[in-house]
Amino acid sequence: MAHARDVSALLIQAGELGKAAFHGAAASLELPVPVARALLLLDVPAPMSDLAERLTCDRSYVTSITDQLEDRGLVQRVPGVDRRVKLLELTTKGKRLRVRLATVVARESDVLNKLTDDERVTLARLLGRIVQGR
Amino acid sequence: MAHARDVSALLIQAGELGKAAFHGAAASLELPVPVARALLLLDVPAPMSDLAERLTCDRSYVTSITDQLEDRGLVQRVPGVDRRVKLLELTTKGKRLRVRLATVVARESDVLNKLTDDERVTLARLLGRIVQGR
DNA sequence: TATTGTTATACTCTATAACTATA
DNA sequence: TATAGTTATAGAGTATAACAATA
Repeated sequence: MAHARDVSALLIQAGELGKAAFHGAAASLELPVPVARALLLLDVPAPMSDLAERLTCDRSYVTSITDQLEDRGLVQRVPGVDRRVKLLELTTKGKRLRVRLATVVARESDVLNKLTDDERVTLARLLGRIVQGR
Repeated sequence: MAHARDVSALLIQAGELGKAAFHGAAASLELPVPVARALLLLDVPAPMSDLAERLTCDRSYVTSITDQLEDRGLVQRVPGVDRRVKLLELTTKGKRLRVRLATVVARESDVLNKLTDDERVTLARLLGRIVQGR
């Protein structure tokens, strides 16, 4: 039997380890963790509120993260059709760095390299179930 | 195929969601998240350095968390056989609150309630693999 | 009136470095 | 000399509230 409290603690701890490994990768590119996370999520231009949801954080914090991305010349604020909305769109430099980051994360992720390919697929499926649907 | 970078991002995001749910449970008992996490871990008396490892944090931060636990009368510092070591031992009040917290976490964890029992077992096994072995 | 993003501000989380007391 | 815990301090991460622009 897997008590919810144990799984919950495990989830938090594994998340922490994952973040620590991610921190190493991001730091090697001189990126703070939240900035790096946003960069990875910006596969495709997205409204800032969208990012807030996917980062599980407040909209005001997305403003701060976006400022940092912009300061580094990695992203542009583009007005949406609804003029209240701003789309975040990676610059060429941003796209390039995003690819490099993804590479480094993959290589550096000793956390995940403890699992076999099959296990990683299973884990991804279960985490996906948790993450999506709000 | 499950790219390590995707699983990594998922792991962080799921950890964040898990922490958010945990935050709700802990807040209902007026406990900050790190304090609540420590409380759950103190099933059995443990050296502070041990806790640091399991919380993936610095020893100095454990001092701070312990102070907060002590202020609430939830824990006692007990000298170990090696006199440098201090064991953290829950008080009666601490043990009682620990049980209540575990209950609330289990009930409130809509994050994990999205999974079936079987899936939770599988998830626990995979996360356990990630977490242990350093 | 409700929603998106911004600003100012403050709080929480966490690490670093230097210290102490034991070993 | 090395290790466990403490102290002081600073920095990163993050939320809250009030606001502007647009819907």
